[in-house]
Amino acid sequence: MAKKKENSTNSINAQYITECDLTYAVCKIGGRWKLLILCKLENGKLRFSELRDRIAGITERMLTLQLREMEKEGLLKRTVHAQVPPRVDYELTEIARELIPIWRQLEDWGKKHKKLVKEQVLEVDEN
Amino acid sequence: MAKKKENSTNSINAQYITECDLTYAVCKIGGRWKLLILCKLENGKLRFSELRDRIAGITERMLTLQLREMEKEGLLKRTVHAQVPPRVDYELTEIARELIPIWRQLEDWGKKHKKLVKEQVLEVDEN
DNA sequence: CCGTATCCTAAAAGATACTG
DNA sequence: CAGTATCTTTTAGGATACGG
Repeated sequence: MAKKKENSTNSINAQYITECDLTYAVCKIGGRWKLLILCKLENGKLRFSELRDRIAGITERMLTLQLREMEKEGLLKRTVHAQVPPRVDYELTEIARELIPIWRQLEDWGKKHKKLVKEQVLEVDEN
Repeated sequence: MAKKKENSTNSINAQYITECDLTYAVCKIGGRWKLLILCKLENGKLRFSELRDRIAGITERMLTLQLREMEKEGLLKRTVHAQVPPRVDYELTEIARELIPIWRQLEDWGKKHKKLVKEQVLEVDEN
């Protein structure tokens, strides 16, 4: 399966750094897609195709990868309904729901920062 | 200088996605080092070498890159004191200080999740 | 002391084709 | 419908050497 170099400094640092609870947390929800997926599930279960359709730009591969990872880490519960055609849905776990107020605040902060950048013409370029 | 592909889907997605205030915010503080740097500055100014020495594993290159980026985005204020040897210190801006309660909560959440993983033996492996 | 420059590796993300 | 498998591209991160 997926090969992983365990001895690169990169890898070592990645592990080492999660001794800090803060960076540990950031790792759980970091990356381009995770929070985007989680917040779509804020109001209840969604199935694979619903998630895919609501998250613009995501490929099925990336969606699968992120879902699997978050399931493994206890953030998502995956339910397979034995029927044809198959139906699988995803929902937030308890510990994931505890993130909701946090990501709401982050969202507010993001909005505020964006506004600030626009108004004060902070030199943030587009990349 | 640093070449960037502007037309890769990767790049386009990265931009597109920041229309969401939440992912926008995550981008500002994401990555391995940013929050780690910010939280070191929670209690006041620090100079370059102090930051370097307090953040285990970081290279000068990475520290510089992250500092420059966060300065550009209005999260850090950089002050150069005209003296020999040179002295440069970094401090949080107002908007960055507004993140403090958020990262504190994230830190708590991280601690809790870590504990849960340990107790319930959630299948989170070591990478 | 506070960085830059150059080169390199590893990981993240994407394209495309295919399947139970 | 809900994914896998395979391969390629792009970016993040690191090693090392050097400079004002």
